[in-house]
Order: sequence, then structure tokens, then C-alpha cells
Amino acid sequence: MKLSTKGRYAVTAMMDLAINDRNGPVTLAEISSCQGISLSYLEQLFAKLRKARLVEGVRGPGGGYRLGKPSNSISVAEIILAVDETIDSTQCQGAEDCQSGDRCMTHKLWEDLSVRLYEFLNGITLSDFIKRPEVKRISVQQNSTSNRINKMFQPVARAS
Amino acid sequence: MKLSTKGRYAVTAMMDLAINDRNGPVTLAEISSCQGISLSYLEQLFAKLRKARLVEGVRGPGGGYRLGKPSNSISVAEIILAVDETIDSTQCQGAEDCQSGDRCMTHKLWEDLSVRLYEFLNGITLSDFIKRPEVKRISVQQNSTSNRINKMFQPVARAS
DNA sequence: TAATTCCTGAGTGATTTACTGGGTATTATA
DNA sequence: TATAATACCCAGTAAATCACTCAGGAATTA
Repeated sequence: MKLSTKGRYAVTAMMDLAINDRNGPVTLAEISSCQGISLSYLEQLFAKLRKARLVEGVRGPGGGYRLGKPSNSISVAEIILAVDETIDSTQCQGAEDCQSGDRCMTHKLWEDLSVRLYEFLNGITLSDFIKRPEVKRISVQQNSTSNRINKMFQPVARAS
Repeated sequence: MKLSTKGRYAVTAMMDLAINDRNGPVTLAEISSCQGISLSYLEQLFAKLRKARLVEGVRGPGGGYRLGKPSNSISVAEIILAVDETIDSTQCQGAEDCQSGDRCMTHKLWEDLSVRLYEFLNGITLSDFIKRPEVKRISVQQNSTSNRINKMFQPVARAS
């Protein structure tokens, strides 16, 4: 679980797709000017997102990118993993006795933390972002995961 | 909120200090051979940790590093922020109308996610790691934050 | 005084980031 | 059918970061 600007670019771009899902495909050129990232760099990122089946491209005029799955089944963790290839957990990959036997169990502790972090980010989906405050009241009786992050909902308005 | 191997090094090193807190200061040489990181690199990391008052150095023979605060008041988020200097949130830093007005609100959404992530990591302290399973039963009536990560507790035994 | 440790800084190869610029493949539409 | 808009692909590159070596100092203890 690594987290850098690259991951942020991917997540925000995916948010963009999720928000404009029903307006047809979103072009990379739009996202590029929107987010201030170069088009070629976006292409690299979307190549990875495509391999992970998180998006699908539509060629030709009027084309662009669409989500590969419904937005409520795409988690932030998935996006980051697709783009920011994971950290090599340590030299002593799971080996019980790294270097000096019972010492150095911090590696195991880190791994547990890492899993915790993953589970947290995996509990946040794209659809949690595209809901509007009016929807919030209705979604209260949903599962606890989406309730936990209800506070970050924002109204959405995109110029065409 | 950035997260790389650098942050992992810092967190595991701090875990090491927390575990061996009552055995006197821990030397960087120990951590170095333990974690397989070069001593000079550790020195660079600890310079930052020291500036953030998270550790304090003890010079001379028998010296080393100690925690700068009680382990229950040092969060994982603090450590990471001290070492992995934060991501520049975006060009349009908080400016209401980035580039094309009402568009591009994904930045705001990302920031909300970022805050969420920070709060999560800030709720996990070093002391949550150094507890042993026997302590687990007792700590049940503690605050909810530490209960949430009870499952990652492990017995600790360090060779002297 | 000597050994041990923290502390500081300069320099370096490797990797990652983010970009430029060249193309090809597909498709809507004029 | 021709053209333009788009995804897709690949090679190269400047800058930043990562992780390290080396080379010393400064403080403390034995």
C-alpha cells in the first residue's frame, strides 16, 4: 500500500468519471485540462486502470472513458493498487526469523497496519462521493461502511 | 498525506523504540542491522523525527534514541508526516474556482478523503502495538480507537 | 584520554515522476 | 468516402526522490 501523487491523480480522475457517468464517456483531454496533468501521463495511468478493468475506453469521436464497473463496487484502494504498484513489504517477506530470530517483529506489526489501512480504503467507494446531500438522508439506513463517510458528500455540478 | 517506504522505515523504527522503551535508549546501529537499513539513512530519518520532537537522542556510550513523548500520544500519522513531507494538495490550493469554475470539484473530494485518511492513521498510536495479548482482555473497556485495532496485537520478545 | 554514540553535510547511483513527441487503430459524422 | 476526434502505444528525458557511502564533528561516559 503506497500512496503518492500518482495515486491521487488516478483517484480524482476516477471521481471525474463517476460524476459524469450518465453524460457519456469522458475524454482524457477534458481531465487533462481539468486536473492540470499532461495528456500522455494520463494515458499511462489509464492504461493501468484499463488493465485492472476499472475503466473501459470508447474510441472514435464522442469517445472517451467509462467506468468498468458500477461506481459502488470500485473502491479507492482498488484504484491506488492499480496505479501505485505496492510497496515491497520487506526483505524478510513473511519469513518467521528475519536476521536475528525473535527480534525485528516490527515487520509483522507493519504488515498488520498495512492490512488495516487497505481495509479502510477498500471500504470507501466512488459512489460514496457522487451522492448529493439530499441523498444523504435516504442513505442513512444503508450499510455502515458508507455511513461512516457520509460527511464528505458534496453537491456536484459540472459544466458541460 | 503521502505514504512510501520511507514512512514505513520511520514507523517500524518508532515501533522498535516503543517496544524497548524501558530497556534504555536504542541505538541506530541496532535498528540498522535489525531492519536492514543503512545507518546514515536512518540518521537522516531520525533528524526529522527529532525536529518533530517525536524522539530525543542520548549521546555517548550507552546512548541511543528514546521516544520524545509517551507512546500512547504518538500516532502513526504524526510519524509519517514528520518524515514523508506531505503531498502538495493541488495547483488550485483551496481556491474556489480552479481553472473552469464549478468544474473540477474532484480536488475538494480528494481533500476530504485525505482528511479521512489522516484521521484514521491519527487514531492509531504506537502504544496500540506494544500491548500483549494478555493485556488485550483488560484493555477492552478502553476507548474505541484502540479497541478497533485490537486484533493486531502480538506478543513481544526482543533479544538483548 | 579513549571509546561510543549522536549529529551534520556533501556527494552519488538508482528509481520514480511527469512530461514531450512520435506514431497507429478505431469510429462518428459531414 | 474523407476527415477529424478520440483511444491506444512506445521511446526518450529532465527532474525529483530514495537510499546509500563517506567524512567528519560534538557530546558523553568509562
